[in-house]
Amino acid sequence: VSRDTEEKVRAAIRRIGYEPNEAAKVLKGQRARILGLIVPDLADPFFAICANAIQVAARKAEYMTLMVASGHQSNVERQQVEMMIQRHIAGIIIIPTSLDNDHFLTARKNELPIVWLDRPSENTDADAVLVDNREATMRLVEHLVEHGHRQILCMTEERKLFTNSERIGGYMQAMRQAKLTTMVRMIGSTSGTVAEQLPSILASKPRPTAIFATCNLIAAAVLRQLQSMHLDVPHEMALAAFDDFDAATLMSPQITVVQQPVYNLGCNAVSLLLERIKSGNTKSATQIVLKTELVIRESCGCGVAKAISKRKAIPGRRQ
Amino acid sequence: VSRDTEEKVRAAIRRIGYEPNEAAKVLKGQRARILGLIVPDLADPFFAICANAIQVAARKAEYMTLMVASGHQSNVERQQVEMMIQRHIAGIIIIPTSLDNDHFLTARKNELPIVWLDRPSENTDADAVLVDNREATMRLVEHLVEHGHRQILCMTEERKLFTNSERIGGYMQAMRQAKLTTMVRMIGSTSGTVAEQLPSILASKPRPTAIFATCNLIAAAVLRQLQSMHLDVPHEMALAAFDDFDAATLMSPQITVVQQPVYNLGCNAVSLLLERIKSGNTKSATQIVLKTELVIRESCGCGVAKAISKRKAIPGRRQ
DNA sequence: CTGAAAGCGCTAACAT
DNA sequence: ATGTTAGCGCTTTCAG
Repeated sequence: VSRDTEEKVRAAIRRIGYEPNEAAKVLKGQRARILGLIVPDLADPFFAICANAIQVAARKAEYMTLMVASGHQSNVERQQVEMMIQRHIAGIIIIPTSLDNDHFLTARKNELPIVWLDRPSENTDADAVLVDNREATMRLVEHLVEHGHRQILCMTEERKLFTNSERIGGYMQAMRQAKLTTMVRMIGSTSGTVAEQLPSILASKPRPTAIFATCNLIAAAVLRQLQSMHLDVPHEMALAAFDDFDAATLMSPQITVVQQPVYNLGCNAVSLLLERIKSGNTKSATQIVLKTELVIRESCGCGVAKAISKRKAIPGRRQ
Repeated sequence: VSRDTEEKVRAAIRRIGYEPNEAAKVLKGQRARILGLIVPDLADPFFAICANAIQVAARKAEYMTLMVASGHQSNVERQQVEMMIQRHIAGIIIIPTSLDNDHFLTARKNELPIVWLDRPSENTDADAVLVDNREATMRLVEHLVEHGHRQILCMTEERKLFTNSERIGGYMQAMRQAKLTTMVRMIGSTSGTVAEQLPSILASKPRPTAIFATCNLIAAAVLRQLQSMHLDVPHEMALAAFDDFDAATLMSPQITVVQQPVYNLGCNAVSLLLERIKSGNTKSATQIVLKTELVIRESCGCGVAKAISKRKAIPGRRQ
């Protein structure tokens, strides 16, 4: 084509205000420039930061984002995946609720690329972006051991989650390496709340001197309960947790945590998904494992001065 | 049609696994069963809870949700609205970043229904779901006055936001009614941080005995700074804030706040939008103003016992 | 009341 | 290299 003509055409496009119609493209068999995101709960800070990162990254690549909160129900996930397949979106990022994920495999049969986030797919090797749950927990427990603790209690949820069991596994491994006895207590509907369990734990024979909480909700509840029992943290009971949160620096003492690269988790998921969309099924599955950071604050027993100098903001939050 | 035939057809539909193709419908001129949501930041807890509520409500009505974080930039809002118009979605819910919102009017010209959330549209009367910012602030300030405070400082953001100016307005009105002198201090890039400002405030002549923070971020920063200055809250300085947050009950003392019905805000926005989608432009614009709740805790000076009995969880959060 | 056909805007295959 | 056309799956209109 002569560049003269091309220029004329472009001018006409602008003049008329022509916009390609996506519905027609999709009808013709192309995929919509839309990414799907399924998370258990969009109101949960961890998932919300992921969702935000994913949406921003998707927008940069000129994709819109369909977001769904599954409410921790796999049947909702299933139903929404069906809808996404019908809408011919370009790909899905999913933080699955439960271990069974056969319904996602139906999506893959429909040639819809999927990236697993935070929790991998069982029974299949699939693209995934994860975090070094096990290793990070080991570093955290080792830190408590270095503080001289021998009786370290692990408080965790009853829920069967990949992240949880990896963290419990990391705790076990670190304790074994230090030749210490493991103590694991579950929090949940059948086993009772933190407030109900802590008194009996403190009355038990090998009384723990430190607590590792596998998630921040438990950590906050533990700290509150210890305070209402007038136990000094960290001197009478040390505390450390997996997963940073806003209140961790607002409570006193500030809580020592493993900080996850939440924002990067989302960004990497998008990059991986976009690559997969481009390449189709030519490449084999990729698993990206991101490094976490041990953020030493006060609740583990480290000095206040040291804790303040190391204080970190949670990434991905408004200033 | 005979019901015999109808039954046969339905059976065939199920057998074949027929699913209507939305792209074809849209191409034919119908609207997609998709709602659009534009918020400043999906990682912000307030917006995240709204987004979650909206998505859940939309799903119940069999709509999917396209979500966008504008990053507080109106040009992103503008661009994303354009994309939503092109995609022929059914309607938009928007928490606008700034006061100018001419770009949303272009959407309304394209017969795309819009509901404003948390902040109303300027220059136009449009469907909106809001909160009684002004009245709630007055109740909160009156509560501080009842505690005997005469010097009440209002700490707020520099940002020109509807919610902010309403809250400042409520503070002014309550102070005037109590015949007290108003004191307003801005926090922001030009005026400095809370930590920078508090010392000078405490050195000023009519020394405030109570602080009202127009948002929870400021409240948390104020409490932290007061604690690092070894000032007892509430005895040496009372504190109360607009907008509840997780850390409000985790800090000590627990912070007295105006609690917004965040989850309901989202639900109402969806109902209103769905009504508008059904009715077209036949009905006139509706403004829904939701009631807030004054949650008395400890930082205002109320007794600990009273505060605990009234303690409330933030709605819309995972358990 | 049932059946056939046109056409939404695009792409891909084909013919010029 | 350029132009033409069929058809994606649905709705709507018009004919039978």
